[in-house]
Amino acid sequence: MVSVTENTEQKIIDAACKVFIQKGMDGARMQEIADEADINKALLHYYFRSKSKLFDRVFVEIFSDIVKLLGEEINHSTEIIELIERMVNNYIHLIRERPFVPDFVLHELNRHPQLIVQQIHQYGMDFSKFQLLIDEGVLNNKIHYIQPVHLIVNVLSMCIFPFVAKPIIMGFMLNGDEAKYNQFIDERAGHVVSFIKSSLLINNPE
Amino acid sequence: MVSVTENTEQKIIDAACKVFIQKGMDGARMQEIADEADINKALLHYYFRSKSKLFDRVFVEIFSDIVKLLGEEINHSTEIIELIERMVNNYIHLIRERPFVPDFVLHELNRHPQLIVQQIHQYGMDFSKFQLLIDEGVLNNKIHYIQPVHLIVNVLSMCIFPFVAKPIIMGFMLNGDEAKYNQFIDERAGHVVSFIKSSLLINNPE
DNA sequence: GTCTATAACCGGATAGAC
DNA sequence: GTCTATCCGGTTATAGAC
Repeated sequence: MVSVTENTEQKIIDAACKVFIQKGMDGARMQEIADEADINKALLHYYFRSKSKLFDRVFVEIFSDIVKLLGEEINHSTEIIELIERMVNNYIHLIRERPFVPDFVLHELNRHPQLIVQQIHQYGMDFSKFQLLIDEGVLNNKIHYIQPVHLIVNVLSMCIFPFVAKPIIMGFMLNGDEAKYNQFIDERAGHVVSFIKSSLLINNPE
Repeated sequence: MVSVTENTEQKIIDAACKVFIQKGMDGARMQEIADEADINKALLHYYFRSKSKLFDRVFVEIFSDIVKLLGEEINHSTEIIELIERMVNNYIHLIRERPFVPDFVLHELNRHPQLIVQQIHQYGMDFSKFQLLIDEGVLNNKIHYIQPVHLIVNVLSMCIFPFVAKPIIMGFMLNGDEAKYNQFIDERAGHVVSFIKSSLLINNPE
């Protein structure tokens, strides 16, 4: 998603990513994408037949980036707490660089459920590893049992929601102070990890 | 938001709520709102000068409903765990009836930050109560200390995110099985409460 | 207040020259 | 491949009768 001297197709995709993420499918304008890519509007239709097709292409690009990351975390971890720490740190770090992506993805997925179909089959997502690591932790008397789906949702919730709800958090809880919000985000990964560990670990050391 | 025989203005607002929540500001069509309200399109402009003004009115209506609830929970609670239980149960119950509201509110707030300004001053939101109840719990040796803002965000995250991320949860973790998703939501309030208690309480009883 | 008809505009898509 | 010019459908908004 970051290149300098690139062919036209890539320039269009980069521009479209930017505009679609900021404005959403309905709010985005082909003219704005063309301007952003520094080309003519007609050229968009030459490369991608329609706005809808361009959107689909872009969405896959963006979504697969996120999903891939989650998959890697799962594969590279051998212990449930380690997996959680990796997920939390990497997700918060990733989103921080692209703060509007979560709202974009969630919003468009809700309004175009068909978008997810292809993705599911493309990235099979093996959550049995989660079950495995949880069972192992329980067996070794390290953690309380927790259903995998609830654990995953807890982790994703606490990492992603703070970005999607930035206006609410900043506006209602932090007196509209952006510096305070940034500090809150700075602390977030550490807090989430220790919050989850405190809940899961049997001999709560912290 | 629920009435039967009502005046035209209210009929329009109800219809607009429904359409805006489903389609968002950009995706909504004045024609569809008129159809939904069973009136003529021109009448929309007679009551509210423009789509934008109608949207603003509707957004305030929807958002204030949610904020009010949070405010009531805070005032009616005398103990931090009680407050959390009330918040979790009420929020999940509330959203269940209106599953598209969270995505709508978050999405529009992110794209129109000015929307929040009026709301902030309208509902001053007193979070000092949170600080108070946490301090009290810590003093009585009941809970570990936690920053109010992180606690509130944790609670809201784990309640709201499961609805916003329904397509992801269902598609990737529950084999696209809606029955499983409903069961997951059924369990959710209980799980979240016990997950938070397990993290906060000093003598972990469960 | 409520309607029909229409103006005014915008934005996606295409034609056709280069 | 890239451009300019243009078409055409859809959408907001208004005019004006009742």
